[in-house]
Amino acid sequence: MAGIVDVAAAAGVTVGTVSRVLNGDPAVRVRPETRERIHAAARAANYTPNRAARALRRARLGTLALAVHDVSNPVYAAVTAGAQQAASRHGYVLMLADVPELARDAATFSRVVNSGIVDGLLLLPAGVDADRQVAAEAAGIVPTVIVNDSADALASVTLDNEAAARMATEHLIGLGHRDIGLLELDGDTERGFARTRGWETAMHAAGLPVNTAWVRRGGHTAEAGRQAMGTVLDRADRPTAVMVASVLAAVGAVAAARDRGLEVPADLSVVGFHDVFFAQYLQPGLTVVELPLRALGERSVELLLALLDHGEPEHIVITEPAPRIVVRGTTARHRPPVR
Amino acid sequence: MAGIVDVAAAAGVTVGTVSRVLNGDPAVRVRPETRERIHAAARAANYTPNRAARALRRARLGTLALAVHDVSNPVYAAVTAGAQQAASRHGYVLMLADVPELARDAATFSRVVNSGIVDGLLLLPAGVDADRQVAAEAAGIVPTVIVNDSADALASVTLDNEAAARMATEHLIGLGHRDIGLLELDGDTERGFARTRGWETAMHAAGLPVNTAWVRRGGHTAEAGRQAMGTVLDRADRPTAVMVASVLAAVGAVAAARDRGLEVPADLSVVGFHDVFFAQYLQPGLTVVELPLRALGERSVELLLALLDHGEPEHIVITEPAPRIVVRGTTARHRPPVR
DNA sequence: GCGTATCAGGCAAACGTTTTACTGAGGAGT
DNA sequence: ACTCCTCAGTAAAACGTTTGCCTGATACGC
Repeated sequence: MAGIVDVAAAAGVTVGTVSRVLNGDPAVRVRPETRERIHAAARAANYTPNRAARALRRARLGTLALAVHDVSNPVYAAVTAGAQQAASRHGYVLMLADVPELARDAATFSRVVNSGIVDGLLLLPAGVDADRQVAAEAAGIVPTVIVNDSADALASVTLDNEAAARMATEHLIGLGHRDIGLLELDGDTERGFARTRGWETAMHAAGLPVNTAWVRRGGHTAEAGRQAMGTVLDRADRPTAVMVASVLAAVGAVAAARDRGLEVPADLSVVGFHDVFFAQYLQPGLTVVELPLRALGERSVELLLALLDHGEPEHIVITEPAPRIVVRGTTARHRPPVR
Repeated sequence: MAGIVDVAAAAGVTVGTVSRVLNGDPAVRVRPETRERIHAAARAANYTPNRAARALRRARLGTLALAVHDVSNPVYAAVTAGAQQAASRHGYVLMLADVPELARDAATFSRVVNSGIVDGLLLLPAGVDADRQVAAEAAGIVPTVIVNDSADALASVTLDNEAAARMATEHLIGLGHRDIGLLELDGDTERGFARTRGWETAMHAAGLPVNTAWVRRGGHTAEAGRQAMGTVLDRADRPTAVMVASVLAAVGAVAAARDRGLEVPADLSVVGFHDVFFAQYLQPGLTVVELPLRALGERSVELLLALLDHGEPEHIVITEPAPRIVVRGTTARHRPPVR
């Protein structure tokens, strides 16, 4: 393995100069030809700085961790990809961790967070107490950013969940629906509350009545959504459309309608949250409101990096690009029942 | 942050002694009371060795990477958990990486693998060329273990996929089925081949004919399984049972049957691979063959650690605990059609 | 011709461990 | 009295960078 000394020898300068040039130190004064010699030597030797040595000197490791509550939830894939890319662009490496794992195994948690193996933590909480505790504890040790949620004193980046929920609801209203239900997220998350607020705001703005019997916790899995939707559909009076605050629960809601012999979208329109890859493979394709998940990942990394450079904890709301309705087969114009 | 010098000062010894004692150097000679003083001082100062410094000196970072082809596949959750635990137990930290990400972004790949940020790599390939290339390239740079597959010269740990497939098929045969189809994995993976072999072996052993029209590539997603199963079910002659080499494809197979008005398990028995958490939430619950995924993760880490200590690349097959059939609602005794 | 900038890079300390080689004190053996 | 041994550590080098402070040479203004 070639070290900086080899490069320096090959270029005929000292290691200090090599270090400055390769790191783009703006205060360095070298003539262009020397600079070129150094770069050539580094390339020839296939030089890669030793991370351990650099970390020791800089007191920074160049590693960020992204902890999600459930790695297998497809919604996180886009967030991860965005974060990965942003980290990469800034010369950082992103590692993934499981929040429940972190919470359960104290030894792992302290090893990951406490021993300087990561410079910062991105946390995507699910609204359970354990998550909040992990967040608070982590933030005391290492710079931490809450992703798509917020916690009082901690830095955070969220999507414009309220606007998205409003758009989803307005889409249904625009199709002529008046009896509109809501399947909320479970867990006490700011993003969950925001989506509920958006739905309410749109309903009020349109002068539509809010029927609390049509509001249920739909959770964030298909099965939970199916159950919740079922309890709504089993009532004598039922809505003709529903906004579901999660994709997976929306899939479950569609299944619940089918279970009861109802046609989607003829008898029930369903709109979900987040345009995950399989939404278009379903039959019928799921109408969703798309949020900039990728940007969420990117901005979160950028905020974390700013935090590392002694920036102040901020609350950022991503409003650009704006949420967008992706209309597929699960929503249709309201047809008043034949009487 | 307390350093080793602080501990040494508090204990009234030199840093070298502290280091030896804390690391359990067997060749160290200290009297018990000194040893106790050192431990007490370390505890009091809440001393955590600086990873960067240690890594620099030891030329080893204490970090392993687990690269899976698709983070959102729930099958990997158990493997990850096992690997996480084993790594933890040996004082290592496990980070997750995405293989496609690694393959796509050369900069990320080289940063992760090349620059000594990880001491070793666990690779769970999907059988596409890009994965194989990543594996070969990575193995040239850093100790690498292939998980649940194998590649000629590389170390690997696999499950007993053939035995599992045999058991799954025998379960169907035991229920009286004679017309048994197969949905294979896609991608050219050893585990895919092994599962196909297991099915064939069981069929031959029972003296049952193998109908190649009932053998399709079922892929590893629900949608792919649905398509593949559909092409089989649309034939005039169709099987009464099918072994599906993936859980997600098995879910798709059940959906395909429903699409055509067939009852599961009355008209078609389905058995899948791997007991992921949602198999029991489906309606009807999915019968699967359960493989020791957790042990797979653990053993893989252990092999990798052995490799780091200059062990020889080995091929390990996990036969203990043995595969196990978990019978749920998608398999039933064969009822000969009424004529 | 002299002081003073500016240029182009050199020198060496520092980061916090681990590890190799050594040492001073006390006791045993001859 | 001398060597030799064991005990219980000590002293210092090394790991590969980064970075604050220097320095020798050339150019410039007067």
